[in-house]
Amino acid sequence: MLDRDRNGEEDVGITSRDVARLAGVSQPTVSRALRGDPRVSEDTVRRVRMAAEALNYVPSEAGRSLSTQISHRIGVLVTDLTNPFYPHLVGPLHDELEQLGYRMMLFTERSEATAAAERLVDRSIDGLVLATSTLDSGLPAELDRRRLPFVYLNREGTVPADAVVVDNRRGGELVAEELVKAGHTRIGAIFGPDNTSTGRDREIGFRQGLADAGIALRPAHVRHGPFEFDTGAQALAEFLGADPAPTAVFCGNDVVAIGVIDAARRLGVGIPEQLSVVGFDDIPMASWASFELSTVRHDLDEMARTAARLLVARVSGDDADLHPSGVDGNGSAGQRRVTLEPHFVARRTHAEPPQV
Amino acid sequence: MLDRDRNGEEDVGITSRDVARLAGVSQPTVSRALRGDPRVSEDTVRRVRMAAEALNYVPSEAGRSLSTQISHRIGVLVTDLTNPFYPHLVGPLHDELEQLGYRMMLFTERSEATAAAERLVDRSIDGLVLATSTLDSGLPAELDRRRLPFVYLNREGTVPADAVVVDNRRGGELVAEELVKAGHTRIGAIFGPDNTSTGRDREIGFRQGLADAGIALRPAHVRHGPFEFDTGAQALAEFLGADPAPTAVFCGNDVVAIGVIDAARRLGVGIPEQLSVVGFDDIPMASWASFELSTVRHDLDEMARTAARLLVARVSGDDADLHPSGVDGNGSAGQRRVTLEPHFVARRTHAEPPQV
DNA sequence: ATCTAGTGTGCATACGTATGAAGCAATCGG
DNA sequence: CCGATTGCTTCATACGTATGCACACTAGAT
Repeated sequence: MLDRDRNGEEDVGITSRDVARLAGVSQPTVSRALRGDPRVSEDTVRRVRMAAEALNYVPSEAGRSLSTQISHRIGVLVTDLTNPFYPHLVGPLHDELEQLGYRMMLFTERSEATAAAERLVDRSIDGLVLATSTLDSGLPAELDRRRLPFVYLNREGTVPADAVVVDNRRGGELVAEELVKAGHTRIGAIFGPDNTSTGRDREIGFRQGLADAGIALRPAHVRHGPFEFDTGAQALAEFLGADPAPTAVFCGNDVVAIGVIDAARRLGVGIPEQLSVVGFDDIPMASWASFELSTVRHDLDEMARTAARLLVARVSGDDADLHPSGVDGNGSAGQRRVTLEPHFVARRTHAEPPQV
Repeated sequence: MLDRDRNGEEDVGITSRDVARLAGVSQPTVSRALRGDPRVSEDTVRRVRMAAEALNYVPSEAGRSLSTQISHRIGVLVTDLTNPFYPHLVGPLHDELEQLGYRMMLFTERSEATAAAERLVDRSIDGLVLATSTLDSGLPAELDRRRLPFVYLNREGTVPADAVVVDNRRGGELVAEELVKAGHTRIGAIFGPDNTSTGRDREIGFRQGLADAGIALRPAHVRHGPFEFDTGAQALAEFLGADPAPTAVFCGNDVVAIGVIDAARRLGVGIPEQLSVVGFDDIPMASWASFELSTVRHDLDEMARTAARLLVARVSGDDADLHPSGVDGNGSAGQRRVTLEPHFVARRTHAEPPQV
C-alpha cells in the first residue's frame, strides 16, 4: 500500500464544479483562480488552491481544448521510427515541445495517406512538424487549406511554410571538395530520393563541386534510394561489380553510409584503403569507433528545436522569441526559413585513392 | 495552385451543424448518420454524406472526446528515444495502435516526475504504455488511483497491471549455459539497473545458470548501469584493468553489448578471440556485419504489438480478442501477463576462452 | 448623504459532439 | 375507424472549461 488517499476516495472524475463547491465559490472562479487571473483576490485563490489540492483536481484537457480551441498538442510526422536517423529529430522535438508547454503526437506516414490526413486535421493538434520525405503528396496543400500551421523540418516543399534546413548544397560541395582534394577522380554517389529537397540539394551541390574540378559522375557510379541502411548495403555490392569501380562514395546521409561500411566489412572491402566513404548529418553513431565516419556535421538537435520553436510561435501567435542564432534576416510577416551551416568532419573513412 | 476548392471557400471550422443545415436535417441526425447508427434511413444517410463531403467536414476530436469521455489516444512513456533500443518498441506500438484506431502520444521521463504525471492524468489519453525503466517512482500507483489503465512493456512493477515481458530469467540462464559450454570460467557481466525488473531478472537467471555449473561471478567482474551504449564502453575499460580480466561478458542488453564491442575495437581488443560478448534483445543492429552479436532473441515487434492490444482491449472494455499466441492461460478478469520465450542466437562475438 | 470608480464574483453561454427520451408520421391489426 | 406498433427524426441536454458581461460591494470624493 503506497500512500493511499487518507479517506480512501478516488480522485477520478473530479471537475472544477467539485472544487468550486468545496471552496464555496462558483465554477468560473475556480477556472480563473487556477489560471492566475489577476482579478481574483488572493484570499479566494488560496481557498481554491487548497480545495483543488484536497480533491487532487486536474483540469480536463478535453474541456479546455473545446473551450479555447487550443489543444496544446503538436503532431510530428516521420517516415519510419526504426530508421536510426529519426530518433535524433524526434527526441529533441519532444523535449523542446514539452518545454514550450506542448505535447507531442507521433505519426508515421505508413498509413493510408487519405485516412491519415483526416486524423491530422480534426483539430486535435495545433500544428504539425513535417519531418517526412514524401512531400510530393498533397498533404501540405491540404494542411494549408485547413489552415493547420506546419513547419518543414530537414525538408522543404512547394507549399510555402516555415522551414528549418541545412544548407544541403553547400554540404554537398564540401564533400566534393574534400574528395577531390584527396585525389579521387572515379567518384560514386548514393543520393537520396528525387522527391526530397534534402536528397536533391545534396546531389546538386555535390555535382557542382565536382564539376568545378572538372569531374563528372559516371551513371554507373550513381544510385538513388531511400535514406536507409539497406540502400547503402545494396549499392555497394553493385558498385563493386562496376568496371572501373569508384574509389570514393558520397552517401545521401549517415545511415546510408553506415550501410555501405557494414556491407564493406562483410565483403572484405577495406575502408578507406580500397574505398573512401563519406556521409551526411553526423548522427552520434557516425563517431562510434566501429565506423569513424567522415561526414558533414550540422546541429541536428538545434535544428529540431528550432523547428519546434518556429511552429509554436506561429501556433500561439507569439512572434516575439523567433530569433535563434542562424535565422535569416527575413523578418517579414511571411514564412521564416532557418538555414544551418554544414561543416565537414574528417574521420577515418576517407583517404587518398588506392594506388593501382 | 493545387486543387483549390471550387468556390474558393475554406474548410475551416465546419461543424456538424453546418452539415445539418445543408442536408436539411438536425445536428444529432448528422452525428448518427455519419457514425452509422442503424436508425437513420438510407436516404438521410446519403444526403448527410453528400453534405459532409461538400463541406469537407471532419468531426472535431475535442467535441467528441468531451462527449464520449474517450480520447482514442494512448500515451507511450519511454526513457530516452535516442537510445537505439526504444524505436523498436515505439515503432510497432505506433503501427498497432493506429490499426486499432488509436493515436499515439509520446512522453519521455526526462521531465519532472510530478509535472509529467499531471499531464498524464488530465484525461487526454485513455491509457498508457509504460516502457520506461524507473518503475520505482510513484507513477503506477498514481495511475492506479486515477483509474488510468496502463500496461507494462518489457518491464514489471509492483502495482498490478497487464504486462508483456520476455522470460528474462530464462534468457539469462541461456546465456550462462552457452558461456559455460564454451569453456569460460572467468565470466563478467554488465547488468541493467537494479530498479528494473528487466535488469534484475536477467541477473538472477544468469547467476543461477552459472551457479548450476559451479561458477560464481567475482565482484570485480560485475557492473550495473543504465541500458546505454556508454555503460558498455566504460565497463569494458574497467574490466581490462582487472587482474585477472574476464574472458567473457554478458551484457544487460544489446545496446550495452554494442558499446562494449565498439570500445573493444577502439582499444584493440579482439572479439571474440580475447573476449566473448553476449547481448540481449536481438535488435536489428545486432545482426549487422559490423557487430555480428551473439545475443538472446525475442520478438520485440510482437511484444510491443501485444502490449498495444492488451491495453486497447482493457481501455475499450472489449476483452474478446485478447488471445494472441503466447498468452498465459490466465483467463480470469484480473491482470493479463504475456511472457515471450527467449532463444539464444549464436553469431560471432562469443567463442572459447583464449588459451593462456 | 450621494455619486463615482474600482474590485471581485457570479451568471449565462460558447465550444462541438453524442445520446436518452420524446415526438411525429405511417403502417398495421382488430 | 381507432389504438397500437414501428421507423425515423428532433428536442433537450450532458460533457468540462473559459470568458464577456452584469452585478454587488467597498472605498473615496464631493
